[in-house]
Amino acid sequence: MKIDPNSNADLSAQIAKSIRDAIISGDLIVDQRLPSEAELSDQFDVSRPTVREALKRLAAQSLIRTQRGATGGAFVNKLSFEEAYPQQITTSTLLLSMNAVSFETACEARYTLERSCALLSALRRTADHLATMRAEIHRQSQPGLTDEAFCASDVAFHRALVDGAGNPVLSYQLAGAVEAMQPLMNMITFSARDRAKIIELHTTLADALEANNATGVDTALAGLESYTTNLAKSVMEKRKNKA
Amino acid sequence: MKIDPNSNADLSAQIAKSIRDAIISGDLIVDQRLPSEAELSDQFDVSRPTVREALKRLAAQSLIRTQRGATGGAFVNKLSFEEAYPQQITTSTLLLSMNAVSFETACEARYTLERSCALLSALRRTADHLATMRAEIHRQSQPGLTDEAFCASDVAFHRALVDGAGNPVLSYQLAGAVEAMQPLMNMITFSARDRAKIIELHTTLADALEANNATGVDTALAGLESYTTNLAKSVMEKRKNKA
DNA sequence: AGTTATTTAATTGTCTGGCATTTAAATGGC
DNA sequence: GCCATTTAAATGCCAGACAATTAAATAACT
Repeated sequence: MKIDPNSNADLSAQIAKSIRDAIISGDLIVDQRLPSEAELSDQFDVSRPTVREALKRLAAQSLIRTQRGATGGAFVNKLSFEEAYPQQITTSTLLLSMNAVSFETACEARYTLERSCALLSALRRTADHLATMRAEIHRQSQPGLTDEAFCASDVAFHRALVDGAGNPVLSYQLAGAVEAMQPLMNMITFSARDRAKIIELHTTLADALEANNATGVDTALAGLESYTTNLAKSVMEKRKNKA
Repeated sequence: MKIDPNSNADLSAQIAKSIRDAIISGDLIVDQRLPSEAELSDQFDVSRPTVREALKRLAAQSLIRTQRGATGGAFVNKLSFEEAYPQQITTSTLLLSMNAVSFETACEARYTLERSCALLSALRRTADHLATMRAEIHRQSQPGLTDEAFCASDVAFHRALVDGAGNPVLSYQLAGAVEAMQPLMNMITFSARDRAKIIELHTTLADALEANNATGVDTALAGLESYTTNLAKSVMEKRKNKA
């Protein structure tokens, strides 16, 4: 654990990198306690505040957790999928907005990835996944639902579909693509007719999944993609004409 | 920008969250300068070191960048795909290793996602993408190549395939799935026969891509998946018997 | 002896105040 | 008008201190 005096990066960044590398390489293992802040400042020959800044950097990435008190300290954190989800979603969301990714591009990515789960999900989905999807369809058909709530339910529906593939890695990767689209989806106002069409496609999709019909799932998803894309396109068009 | 005194989270975490929320909500826009550390400590009523810890947290997520000097300060950073790549890969890698995800599960996720790009890539790949893939195939067939270099070339090959889809969102999501597998792949020793088989499949794949033959690409990828999975399985088996 | 209350020590969380370094802009000299 | 110098604002870093938390050691009491 050494640092390069010729680097022009912050000391705290260098120290964070050093510790991060040790974690990635397996030099530091899960739940292992790091030296105390005082010991670290000795080892790296920097002040305690600088060490603390480095530790906060790692904490921001969920690589460590800290505990106060006598037996406290910083511990290598077991990065769980649950913990990684929100970060993945935040990053994806910001990537879309800051890089002005078009609705079409984001939508294409989302459905392309999602359709890839169709085969596995049709094969492995449990009754539980199906039940969640049916429940969300029911919620979506309730009158008086706000557009935001409708979108949130849509996300939950699609997440159940993806989770049906029974592959946590797949679920994790998809979370970013699906949930990051929510801000974009929220820009659309869904008319009653739009909702009915979407619910119809969702029902077709759930039926196909129940029948273990992968092709049917794929077709329904393709339908959803084109319907959503066209909807967004017409919304943008209207907005343009108004302005 | 207020903080909750009843929260049991660190002050620096609360402040970081407050600023992060402002960025996500669009309250702070790209390249906008944050108040100076002194001003922030006044606003949040905390000391400068605490503010600094908060800023380091945000820097660790590439949400801000800092600049020294007279007109310096912390600026909202435009999160680019290039910047987000390494973080995505690091997180994915740690998720796989820390959660003891099996080779099969990771492999399935990777090829499932990758196959989803086949259609788009067969449609849109440029000559450039093809050239990269051919070049990597050539590298892979060179004798004396280490297993690590072989794997690295493999990653580059597949990245060109994914990039061929011409969708940056897709490329970003795939990076995590493909590159995070490298440590797992590096556990395999590739015999000359293995390499020949993989190169053969890569060639088939490149040919199909050149002919805009999506089905061919998909078939080749399926072949790669089953071959890789079986290879890993036999390696694990041998290792088991030895021990 | 066993249980409870108290003390102690270790550790993180936070603050104060200061100095060093960097950088752009203001100033001054030519 | 141009170049060198100074100045001011900002981050980077440090030293030392105190508060808060927590588990373990100790003491007190039954």
